[in-house]
Amino acid sequence: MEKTFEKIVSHAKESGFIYQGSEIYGGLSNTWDFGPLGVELKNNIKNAWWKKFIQEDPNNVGIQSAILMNPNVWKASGHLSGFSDPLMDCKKCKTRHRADHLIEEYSKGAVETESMNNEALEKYVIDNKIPCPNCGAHDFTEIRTFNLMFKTFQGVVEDSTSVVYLRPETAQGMFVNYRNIQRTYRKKIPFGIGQIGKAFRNEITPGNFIFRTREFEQMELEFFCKPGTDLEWYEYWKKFCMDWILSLNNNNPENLRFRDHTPEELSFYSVGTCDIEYKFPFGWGEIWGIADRTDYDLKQHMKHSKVNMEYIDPITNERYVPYCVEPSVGVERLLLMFFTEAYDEEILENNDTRIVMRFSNQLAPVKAAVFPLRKDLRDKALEIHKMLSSEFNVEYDESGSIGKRYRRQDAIGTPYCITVDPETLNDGCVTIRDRDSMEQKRVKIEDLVGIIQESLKF
RNA sequence: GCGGAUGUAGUUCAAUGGUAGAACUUCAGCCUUCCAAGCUGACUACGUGGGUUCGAUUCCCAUCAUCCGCUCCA
Repeated sequence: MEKTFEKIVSHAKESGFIYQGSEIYGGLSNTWDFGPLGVELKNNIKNAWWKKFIQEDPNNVGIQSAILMNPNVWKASGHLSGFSDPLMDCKKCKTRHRADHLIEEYSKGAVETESMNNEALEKYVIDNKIPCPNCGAHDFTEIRTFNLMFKTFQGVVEDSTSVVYLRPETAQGMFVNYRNIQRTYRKKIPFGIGQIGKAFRNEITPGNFIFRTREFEQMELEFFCKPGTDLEWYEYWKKFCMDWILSLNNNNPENLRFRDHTPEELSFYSVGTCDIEYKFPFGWGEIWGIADRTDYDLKQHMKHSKVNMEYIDPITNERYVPYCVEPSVGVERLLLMFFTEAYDEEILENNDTRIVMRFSNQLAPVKAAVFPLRKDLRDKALEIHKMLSSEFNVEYDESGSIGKRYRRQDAIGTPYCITVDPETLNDGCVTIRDRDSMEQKRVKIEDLVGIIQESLKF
């Protein structure tokens, strides 16, 4: 079976996982809506993360910070100054270049571009007839700046004093609350703060379905530790994240790898960054970034807010600004990975193909489906459905042949199908069929909840 | 943002400058009842906006969206 990206995307679109955003108006570029199954899957992923990284970890606590933050946060973090690129297009060969990079390369670093505004950059490029590195022409468009942050206005008057930005990452919410949590929640180093939430980036090139979108959801943990212990924790979280993925990925390590950032791509403040990558049909893609961010973020906020972020060790009375290790993952990417990984096609004996989504039971959007073998068994089946639905997300289906109903559930990854037959009325037993083994067992109705519950344990 | 390709039911694919067809899916009915059976019927489409034309889904322009490549990704 060839697992193409095209097949995976159309299956997601056709079976109620993901729809194109604003579809009836012709869509809006690169926006996607999650349908009934998509939102279940997404919630299952988020809940699994929260349970593992927050609930079960004695060091970590959760927060939910506002998407809109004081713009000074973004000055301190470097997003405002460092993230509007002055871009010029070569009119001749249509390639795009950063004006500051052009000048730095041309002058071999002799010209300091940081203090130059766009006009100055543009003037320098024109005056010096800097050639296009690609085709050698010097015929550039004027500079256009691309700010990666979404800008909006707080209040009804559109003046510059009320400009606010949609956060481009959730991390800053943790940094600005570091002191609050440390103080009010009596946390001792090492400890972590995690949150799940939306972030927004004006990516120049979004694409690959939900892999890169301008609006996305992050699950980030900022783990604060004593300087010097950071590399240990860095390794710890790398392994922790990978193990977590494997536990939900049917423990299949194939298609997963660590990739350390090279010194060139490493952020200037980071002493180590590693991506967990997944081999999508379109190539290896970053799923999870684990970074040792040193004390950069807290120090920046200390500098800009004038609030002291130092930690005083209660035993040794040492004072230090903690180092921070950050495992940061995008929910949509994870979802796409689990979806891709789960996709399977099976040729049956009669040469029919069935699409089977082999989600782990924890992630499966629907845990079980209840079928009456005949329509006159509807009442009993609905009764069982009602009983199960107070515990799990379950479906009821009475349309079409029984085989067809099995296949429908296979296609959305439901682990269990439960069939009510005439005997059920006499013996109180139903047939439960397993998605993967396709084995059928006869069990008592009152055991159903326990069977499903058991299968959801890690 | 640039270059290229594409745009017809939910999906896959037809046809046409003059009332848009099919298969699968979905839904209803009959029959059947533990792995996509059969029969009957129903719903559903020319991405959007202009222009040319007596008449445009078809030709032209713009726009939107998707895919591929480039540029970018703290």
